[in-house]
Amino acid sequence: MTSQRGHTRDDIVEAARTLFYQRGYTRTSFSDIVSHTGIQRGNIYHYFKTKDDILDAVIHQLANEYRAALSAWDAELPDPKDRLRRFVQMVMSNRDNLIRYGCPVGSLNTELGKAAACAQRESARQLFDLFRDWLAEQFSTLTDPQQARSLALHLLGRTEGISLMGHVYQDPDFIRNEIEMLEKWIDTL
Amino acid sequence: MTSQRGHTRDDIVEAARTLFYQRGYTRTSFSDIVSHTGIQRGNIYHYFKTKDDILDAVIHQLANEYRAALSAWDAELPDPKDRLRRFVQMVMSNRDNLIRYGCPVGSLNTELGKAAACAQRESARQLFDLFRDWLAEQFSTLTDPQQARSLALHLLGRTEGISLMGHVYQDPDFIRNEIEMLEKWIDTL
DNA sequence: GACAGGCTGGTATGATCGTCCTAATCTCTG
DNA sequence: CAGAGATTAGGACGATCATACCAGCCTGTC
Repeated sequence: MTSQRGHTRDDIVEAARTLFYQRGYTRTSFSDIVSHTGIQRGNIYHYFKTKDDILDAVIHQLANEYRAALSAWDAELPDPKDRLRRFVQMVMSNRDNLIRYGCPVGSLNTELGKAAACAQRESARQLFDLFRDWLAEQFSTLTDPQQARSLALHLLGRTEGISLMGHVYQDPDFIRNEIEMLEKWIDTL
Repeated sequence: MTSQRGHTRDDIVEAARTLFYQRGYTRTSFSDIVSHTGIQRGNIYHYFKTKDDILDAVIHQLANEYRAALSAWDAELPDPKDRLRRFVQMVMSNRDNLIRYGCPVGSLNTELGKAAACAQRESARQLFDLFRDWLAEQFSTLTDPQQARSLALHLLGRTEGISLMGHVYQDPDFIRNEIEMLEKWIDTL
């Protein structure tokens, strides 16, 4: 029943990631993680001293995945425009989850933005940095490099707005529409 | 020290509204409301049976304020374009709060979107409905009425994305920039 | 001026929170 | 196979949560 050796820690992070995404960090309790993994409290506590530590691990896992995805796109697509298209296409293919739970990065930052503590906020923001910097790189080869950062933030804001409204109104057509607009915009660059 | 008669209920709602906005609904406890109003627990409980009831009252107060603002704009500005400009200008004038705490409606919907319960989610969404319908009305006189709703959602998404990114990066210049873009877009309608 | 009903204050309650401790078990090394 | 160190299980802890109850206090009415 229980996991094989060496997998426990990953199982905790994996379950926590899902729960934090679907219920939010604050609303997720230790007991939730226990009941969703079958791993006992004390065992979880052996791997993570605090709940915040679990959040850190989740954020790092997200960062690693996103970094890997961006590198894969870099290797796969030489044209910066294609890379931008791939980025907005990610929203489309993630549509179902976005509608149900919103954007993982956006909602996490929104929640942590309400907390007093600083450490977690900053690492959550770094998830955005990942995309912002990568997008800025693509834009810098397409237009005035001085504007690349602004354009990256613009596109990030657009996709976050799309995710939020798509989530609130549970509207896949809206997402499709908006993504098409973004694709047309990318074509004109 | 304590409030004059008849004001107690309003004081509770006012404090809860601020706390829910700044800390989030889940992170705000009864004790927080007690210590920020000087009103005792039992007294609060006399006016509201549950914490959810307080949230309802807060949402209703927000809705009333927004409704009043939109009516005022209707009375003040005959030109639909001016009304749209006023809408995006609201983001600009609210800049400081948006940077600190994000959009009240957006962050509330994000938080409640993670909750299982349905009643609160829907009333929070109705705050968006208020703006969406009002915006759609303006757009319907400017362009194809069939597209009015889509345009309204588009503009809402834009402003929400701006609020989110402005909040995450605490960047007033980004907000100014993006709002200018929206104003130019409105000019072209 | 007394009675009633809403208003206010303080405290009690059971549940749940994150955290911690320890004993049992597993696994690898010598 | 013996012993050590990592892993697991399970329960206990105090704090805090939302909720509930109750005893006084106003305030307006007859």
